[in-house]
Amino acid sequence: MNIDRRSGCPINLSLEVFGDRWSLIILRDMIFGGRRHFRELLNFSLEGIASNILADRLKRLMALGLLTKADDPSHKQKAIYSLTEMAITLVPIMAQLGAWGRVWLPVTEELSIRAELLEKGGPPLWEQFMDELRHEHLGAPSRTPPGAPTVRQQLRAAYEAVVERKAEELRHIKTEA
Amino acid sequence: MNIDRRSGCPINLSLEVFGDRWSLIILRDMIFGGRRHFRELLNFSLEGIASNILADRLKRLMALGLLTKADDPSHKQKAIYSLTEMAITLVPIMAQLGAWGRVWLPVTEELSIRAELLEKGGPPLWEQFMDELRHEHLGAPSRTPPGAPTVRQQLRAAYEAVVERKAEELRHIKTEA
DNA sequence: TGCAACTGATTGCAAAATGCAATTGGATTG
DNA sequence: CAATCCAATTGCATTTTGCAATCAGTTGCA
Repeated sequence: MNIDRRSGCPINLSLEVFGDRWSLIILRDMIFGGRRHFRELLNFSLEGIASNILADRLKRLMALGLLTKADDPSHKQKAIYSLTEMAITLVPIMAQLGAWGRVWLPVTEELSIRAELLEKGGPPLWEQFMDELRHEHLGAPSRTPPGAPTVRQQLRAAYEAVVERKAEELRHIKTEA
Repeated sequence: MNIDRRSGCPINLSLEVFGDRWSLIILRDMIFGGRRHFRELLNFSLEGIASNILADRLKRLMALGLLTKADDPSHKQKAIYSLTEMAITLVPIMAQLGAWGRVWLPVTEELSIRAELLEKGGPPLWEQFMDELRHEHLGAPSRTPPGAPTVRQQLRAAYEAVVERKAEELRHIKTEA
């Protein structure tokens, strides 16, 4: 894929992974939105990613070791994408990025709910969320007691409706234009 | 400049600021390398940025409110670039990015020294460093007692020699090729 | 005074990345 | 058996990137 290696600096190498306009968006939707399928990522993308870009980035993220792909047993054509540990440990970066954006950029209030929650919960919440992701994506044993509200539920509750409405609007605009 | 606004999501908006291969590299060199002039950024860039890209990104970062430019009183042509508070508060993101890169990417040991120091020092060290940056770039009063070693000094000590050697090599390769 | 070196850029141009629209071949649903 | 859904792929125009060369003004030095 991309074996630039302009330098061995950690920040530079991280940038060679995320220094584009889509990779981190896809990971955001998988991590926080719980998207696992191509169509989910395509149709519920707030930013309206194109299918060829999505296909390219999924391939790239797999090559980089951030995602894995498996057949969905319920549907022979469906592929299910999973986060690797490498991707799951991006949660703190996402949280910091969200916190910074909330302060300095013209964010929409309704879309900042997740960032706010992550910021308030701090590292302990991030850790719990990462455990949940390990459970969902890597089959690791869950450390959350059954019945207790998951971070995922908290993150989704207020957010999902907004995202789906927005994505709906976006599709509507596209089809009628 | 770039008024995409694909969505008001904090992570997306942050990505619209840093979602390219150079902006954060320039900020890294200003924050951690202490670069303040065009030529410094150009000649001591580990990754070998081109002058037109550098000029473009400096302009863009100014438009976005991350940098300011002032005349250098010692030299009528020299411009001196300063970090704004908006840029200074990127330190935690840089630290997280460096920490993540150190774990998951093929970083060079000698270039990871800074990331390691930031990781070990944790948020308190980041805060001290940010204060130093405010002192240097915004003229804020210094909270470090005079004589005490600054974070900047610790960060640079082991690093600067490496960077300058590398940059030297890079220039050498370019001129002889 | 004259000239080389240095200042922060700008220009021209080729290559690569991006993104939209349409389409593909196979699977599933009704 | 037709319509729909699946994960992509293709074609193509636009945009971005990045290298090389160049620029005009400033400075340092002889």
